[in-house]
Amino acid sequence: MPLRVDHEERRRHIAEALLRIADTQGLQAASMRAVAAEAGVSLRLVQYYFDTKKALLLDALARLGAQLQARMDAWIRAAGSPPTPRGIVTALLSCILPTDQESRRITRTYAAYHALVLNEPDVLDKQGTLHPDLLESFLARHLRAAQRAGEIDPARDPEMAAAGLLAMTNGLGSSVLGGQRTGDAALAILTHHLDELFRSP
Amino acid sequence: MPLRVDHEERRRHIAEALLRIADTQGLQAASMRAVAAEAGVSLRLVQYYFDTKKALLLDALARLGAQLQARMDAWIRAAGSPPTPRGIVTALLSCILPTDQESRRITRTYAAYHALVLNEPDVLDKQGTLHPDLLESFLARHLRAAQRAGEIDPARDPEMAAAGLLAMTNGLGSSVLGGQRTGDAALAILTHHLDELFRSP
DNA sequence: TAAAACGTGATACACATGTACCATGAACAT
DNA sequence: ATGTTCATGGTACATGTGTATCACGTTTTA
Repeated sequence: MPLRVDHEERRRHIAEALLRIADTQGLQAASMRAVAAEAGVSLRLVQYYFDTKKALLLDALARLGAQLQARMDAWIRAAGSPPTPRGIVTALLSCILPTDQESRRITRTYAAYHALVLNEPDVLDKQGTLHPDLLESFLARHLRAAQRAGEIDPARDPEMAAAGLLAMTNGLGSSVLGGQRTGDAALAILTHHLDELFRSP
Repeated sequence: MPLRVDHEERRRHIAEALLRIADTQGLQAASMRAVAAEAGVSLRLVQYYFDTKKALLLDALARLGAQLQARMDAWIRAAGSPPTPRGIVTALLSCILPTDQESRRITRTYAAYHALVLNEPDVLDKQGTLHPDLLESFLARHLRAAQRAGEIDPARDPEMAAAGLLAMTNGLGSSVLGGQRTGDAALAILTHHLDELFRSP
């Protein structure tokens, strides 16, 4: 009974099936057929809505990015109003740390993509995905604001601190995904370093 | 001319072919046939010296671990004798940062394995590979030594600092492999944070 | 009402992969 | 000298992959 159908809705449905597989079994388990089965549609439909697998991967990645973005916005908004600089920084960093189930999912899926791009650099053509250093400069800006507010030693270099914090958070997240640490332990380590950064000189 | 042959040498030759592929093209490009071609032997020989692909992967991983271990030993030894605590810490961390070609190779290959273990957790059965927290406690021990030597503020928590530094270094390495930063830039960031840690209170 | 476009199913194709099997000649043991 | 083990080559098999093709009913359009 093929009525006129909402293409965007179908694409979303299929792309999210892929993300679900990438989360639970890794991206290389996300074959076209597996995605079709997970989405409950036929293989032909996956091909119909996404001409090629690369297109599907890219579309799903864009949706994942949007989800992360939404999550960060929500966390920053939840950091209180008006937000303190530290509140924003904490929200931003702990948001990309796999602590609760949702962030675990997002982080794990991102890791799957990261793994893919490491070994197949041609698949994802310079798709920045907001990560590269946009986040880093954003972080640095708020660290500078914290300095002006007297919450951070003015002798600190905000750019360096931002780069270090972000790298540390990524590394902590990686260790959590690797099972070497619990999410709470990672958060504790991050908080500890934030405490050290955010203390009057 | 099949003379009696050195098995260990053959295995090493094949395993290193795999590591070479993992470095340049990623682990999923390392099919049995590709490894055979890279090693310049027939597919049958790869099967002969490694019963299964899993065995080959594990053997190669062990060799990679040994290479990293050797590199760390060399760097620590090169840190001077007698080594200062900071020298050891710096050597240890900058050793797992992809700066020169050799460390780039090792780090990239490790990343390939990391990617594999994320998505196929059964392949590498709890093969610690020295990373988990052995390194971390080693680092913490030397940070404590630096505290006793008066090089680090005694108010610092060595465990926390070690965990943070290691995570930061991993994160920096990841960003270098991802092409967002040059190896020297990453090293500069790390050095900056070491400078901040190693200053008299 | 006829024809074109849409949504969907089933299936085929070409290829890559890990593994298993068979063969063969050289080296060694008795 | 002969039979057994060793090292190696070649190749087949079963499976999974992305993609392409054919077919068919439904909806829209002219």
